[in-house]
Amino acid sequence: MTAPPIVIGLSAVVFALREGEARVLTVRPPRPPGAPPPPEGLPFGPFDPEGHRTFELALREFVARQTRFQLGYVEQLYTFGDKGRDAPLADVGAGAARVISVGYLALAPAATAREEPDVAWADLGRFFPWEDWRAGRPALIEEVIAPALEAWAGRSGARRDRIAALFALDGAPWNEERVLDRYELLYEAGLAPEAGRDRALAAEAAPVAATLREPAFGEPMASDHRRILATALGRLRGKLKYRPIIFELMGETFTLSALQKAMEAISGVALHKPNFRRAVERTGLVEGLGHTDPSSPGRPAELFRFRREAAATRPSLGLSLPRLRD
Amino acid sequence: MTAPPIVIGLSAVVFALREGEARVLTVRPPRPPGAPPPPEGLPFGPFDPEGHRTFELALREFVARQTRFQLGYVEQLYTFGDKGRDAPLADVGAGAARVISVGYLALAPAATAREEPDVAWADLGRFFPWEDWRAGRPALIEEVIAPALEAWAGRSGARRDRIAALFALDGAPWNEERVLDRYELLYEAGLAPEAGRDRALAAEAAPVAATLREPAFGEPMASDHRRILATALGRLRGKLKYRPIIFELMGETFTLSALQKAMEAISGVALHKPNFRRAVERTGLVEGLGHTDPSSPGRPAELFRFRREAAATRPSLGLSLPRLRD
DNA sequence: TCAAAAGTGTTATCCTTACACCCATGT
DNA sequence: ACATGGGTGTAAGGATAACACTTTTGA
Repeated sequence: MTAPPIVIGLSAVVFALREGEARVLTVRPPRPPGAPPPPEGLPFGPFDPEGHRTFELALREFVARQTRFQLGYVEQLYTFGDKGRDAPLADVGAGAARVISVGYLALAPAATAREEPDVAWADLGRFFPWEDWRAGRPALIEEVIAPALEAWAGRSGARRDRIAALFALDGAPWNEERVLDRYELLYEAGLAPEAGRDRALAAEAAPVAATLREPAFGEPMASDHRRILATALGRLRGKLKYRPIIFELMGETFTLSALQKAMEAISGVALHKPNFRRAVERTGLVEGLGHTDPSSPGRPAELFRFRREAAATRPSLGLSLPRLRD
Repeated sequence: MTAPPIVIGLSAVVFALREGEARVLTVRPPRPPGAPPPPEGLPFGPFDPEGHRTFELALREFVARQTRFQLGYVEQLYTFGDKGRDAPLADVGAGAARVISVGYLALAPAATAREEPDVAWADLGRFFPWEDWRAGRPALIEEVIAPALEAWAGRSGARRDRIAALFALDGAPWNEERVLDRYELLYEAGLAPEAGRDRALAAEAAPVAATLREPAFGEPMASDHRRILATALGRLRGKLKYRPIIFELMGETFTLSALQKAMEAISGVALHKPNFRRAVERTGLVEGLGHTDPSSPGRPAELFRFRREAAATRPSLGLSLPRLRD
């Protein structure tokens, strides 16, 4: 038995905040002359079993090389190994190898977020426009997504129930954590651009001409990166509630409004200000510094810092999401 | 560049209940004549990139082959790739390859749990004797574990704080989910038998003679399987609280006492009966069947069934753990 | 009639939610 | 003065935890 042609790839979903918005680090591959620009992808690198002692070290190294900055918080997400799911193929000398990709979630503090050529901090809304409910239900759900999904569902009750539960139709509540399920549903229904691309690859056909690309379904990413991104966002949204992880995205000091804005940007829902304040203060995870933030109109806000000491003894404490409107 | 020698291994942590106790499926490797019996391990098999379309299908297949029964619920846990952490080496013709193991958590309904030669349902208490708090704090924590850890910590305040927080000393509350952190702490302190074994391997020395093996630190398992088991148990304990997953371990019908016993066996804490009943009934996840369970002394209990329909619409509902004595 | 286990009632307490309101600053 | 955003009070409702208690069976 010979060694099976397997290559381990590492992908990083790096989140940061810029101007109060949630951004993800993307890499744009070199554009072939005369061809349409290829879709962006996540920072991605092979794992070298000889040179690297652990996945995490390897990840930190190649992200630093590709994007010129250091990761802070890092956590393993999921290992993707499906065949035929637009899994990337790697060229390893003697033919193509199967790539198993280990996805990682990483967070970068606000200050680190600088730009490099071919590396960009992309707004999450470009890839998941239906995930931002801060200003209420996005109109594109009822106008574009729901009709398209319902056409696909036909008379299948199971499908219709799934659509309603995931996209909060017919009075179902919005669950901001189920990012992956929503993306998978769109993919399954053939509405994500990647779905058509994968089918074309599976059929060994030439890449399909860009089908009429409806912006409501979000921009595609290279190979299965949008799926990895959806996994990361869902995981982060859930984790915010039971781990003091939002602070990894903040600077050294911050106002409670800025903290709330950060929570809202990641979770995609609007929060109730007075109750959010109290919930945060009750946790004991922050400490007022006594002095205020000079800028901004209105009354100046007090600055706070994250009490890392307190978090160490009670790491199972996150921030609650006291939502506005049901 | 040649294909790096990588092999993907799949490991399954399969939990089930037998006689009300939490058990894990283990495999005993063939005993070499004259040698001491090798430690048990988890069901483990290589992933064949040619033959298998997805990890999960591969896992189901080889577990069925090794243990002769079908898995029910399956979920990916974590991918372990550290070098030097007693990572198994696989023989792939031309020398040893680096094994990356993808760990899975699986649950089997009570009825499926039958025995096969070389396959056993091992009590969790054998591997983690300090994790069972159903009858209050296990004596071995204060008698053996805490003194040994404190000797290791010396005057390091950080280490002592970590010990107290993880093992609920000095009034710290017991957090049943942090199974992995506790195991890692024991490993780091050199108290888990695996730690000595790994160091011996790293030094290319002959396997150390079995050091005085203190039962309080639990029985070792093959390679890094006890770490994978700890990951699985911690994940399951957490997930019980927000997903209706305990029902995957129950039969078709069950009494509320049996359900409570199941929750207690997995989470390792004692629950308050009247409050547990009410909490379960409030979720709407179970339905009384009107008739009772014939056996047992005392008043016969009503039988219930899991309402899978209800779980489909609200999958983010678990059962709360109304604990006895904090 | 008693032991054993099932199951119910009731209260104090805490957390969440919602609404109303006051405070400090720049223009 | 007033707009703007920061920040506090408080009361209703629901969930949780703790206690005492009744019910139904078998021996």
